[in-house]
Amino acid sequence: MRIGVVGTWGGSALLRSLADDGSPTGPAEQVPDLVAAVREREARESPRWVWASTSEVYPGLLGAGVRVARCHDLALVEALLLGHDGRWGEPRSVAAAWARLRGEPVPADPQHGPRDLQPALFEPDRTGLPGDVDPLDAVVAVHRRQQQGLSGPLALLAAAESAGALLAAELGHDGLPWRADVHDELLTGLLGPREEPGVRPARLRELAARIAEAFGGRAVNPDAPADIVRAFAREGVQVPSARSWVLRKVEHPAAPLILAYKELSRLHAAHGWAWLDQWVSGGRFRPEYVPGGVVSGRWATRGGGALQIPRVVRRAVVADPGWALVVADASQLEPRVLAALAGDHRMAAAAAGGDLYQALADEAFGGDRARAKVAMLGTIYGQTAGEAAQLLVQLRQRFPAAVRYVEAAATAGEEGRLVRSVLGRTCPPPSAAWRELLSGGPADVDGGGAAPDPDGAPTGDGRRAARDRGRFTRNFVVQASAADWALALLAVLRARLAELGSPGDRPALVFFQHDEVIVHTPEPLAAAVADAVTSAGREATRMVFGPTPVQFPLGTAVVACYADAK
DNA sequence: GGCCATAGCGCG
DNA sequence: AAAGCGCGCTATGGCC
Repeated sequence: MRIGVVGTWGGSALLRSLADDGSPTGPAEQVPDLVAAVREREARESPRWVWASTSEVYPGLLGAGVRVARCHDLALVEALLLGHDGRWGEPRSVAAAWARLRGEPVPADPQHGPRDLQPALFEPDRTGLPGDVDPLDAVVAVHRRQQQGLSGPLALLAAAESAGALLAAELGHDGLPWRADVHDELLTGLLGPREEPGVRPARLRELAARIAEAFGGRAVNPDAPADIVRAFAREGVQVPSARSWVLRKVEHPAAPLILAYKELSRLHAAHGWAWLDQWVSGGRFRPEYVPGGVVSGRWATRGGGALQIPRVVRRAVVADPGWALVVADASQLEPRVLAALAGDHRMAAAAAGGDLYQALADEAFGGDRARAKVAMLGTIYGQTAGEAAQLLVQLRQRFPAAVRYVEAAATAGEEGRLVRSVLGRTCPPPSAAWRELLSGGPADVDGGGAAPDPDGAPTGDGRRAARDRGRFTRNFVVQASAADWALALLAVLRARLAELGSPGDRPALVFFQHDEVIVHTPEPLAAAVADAVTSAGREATRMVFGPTPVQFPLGTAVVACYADAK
């Protein structure tokens, strides 16, 4: 059972019941209160809600205390279908999809600026549909068309992507438990007391002074990399840059001071008091997640940097009294994904146990786990230089199917072809500039690259561009399939958690970062949540990869504080 | 004062 | 031994 829905004027809405194939099973129905209607129909029949965009509709429902179990996000699914069709990047809104359906000019998607926080009253009509088109008719027509293109894995991906959109809105709404007082204490301990904006805290001032002293008393701005390089040059120390790994090898009294400064300065700038003020309120960190924001299907965030929370700061992520955090992460997800994707029996056997790298090492690297890991990651990332190149030979000997799988993806990329994840998320096609470069066209000449050699193989810049894209597509098949798996895990886990506890006292997902989730749960339910995570992982594996010997173990920890999870 | 590229580093 | 994937965010510094 599905219900198409559009909001209309002043909180009212139009609804229409739909069959799974998208055909209407009744007339359009006008309701005075969208929120009340969704609440009532959700409780009564828990339909799959078909709407233009979860990120536009769902936050309002959440704000009114209404949650739904399932939806079909037309914009996200349109993007999946366009990508699958080799039309990556074309406008994805319902208005655009409707225009394509009718052969009419396709409106560009509304630009989502980073600070797009206008009051709703003053927003222009977001739908972008011609004035004489009933928006519900457009929703119904676009959905029906999408259902025709969705079968098998792609249908699963569409459902998972939509579930992810629901969850993303819920995560943004609920927020991650965050103790501002703990964060503040941590900052004060490391940096000194908070200062006025624009004033360095005491510890940074002190380090800056000692750096200047180490350089013979000349003022050096440790926040300016060029300044650091010049200062070392004056001392007769040539450094190619001020990167930390470079400075770590420099034997000069200023080097360790600069490293200490950089670390603290970064904490202060990126996750200091200003961040705390802006992003944490009411004991929660509320970032804005962007499902499908990365080409591989990983999520991105808009503001708040939720996917880059430094380890030290995780001390501030603390469960409410009487509650616990269940922190779960998939270990060695990407190599396991490759083993399953490639159907490499020997690698799959290695991935059937707990420590994949150790098993690979025992199989092909004389038990040397570190070398096995370098070889594996080098293969997934397309590393050609250094130690990894040697190790690849051994890996290929023992696991030919797995190596062949990523090399085929690399070749496809170099030749300008498309590659897909296990569920069918498709990489973008190469740009026009890339094609020019590869065909030795004007871009090649302008770029100073060499022309193709007589037998047509690109050289110079073209060769480099081809290899760059090969590394991208090589990694894409693995990273995007890992994202498929993670999305399936989220969808299953979200549904299982909704069956635990009681409303208002229910475990809830509060964080998701590529291959890691956090559930905030009443303490007595922690064990049940950990079980739910484990079984959701197994279910995700079955849904995405079917029968496979590959295991995707989830390490789970029940903790009061995120920092204690590892 | 805003815009942009670059450098650098946080996360997976 | 500093390359080999995907991101977001901040500070600097040149430019208009």
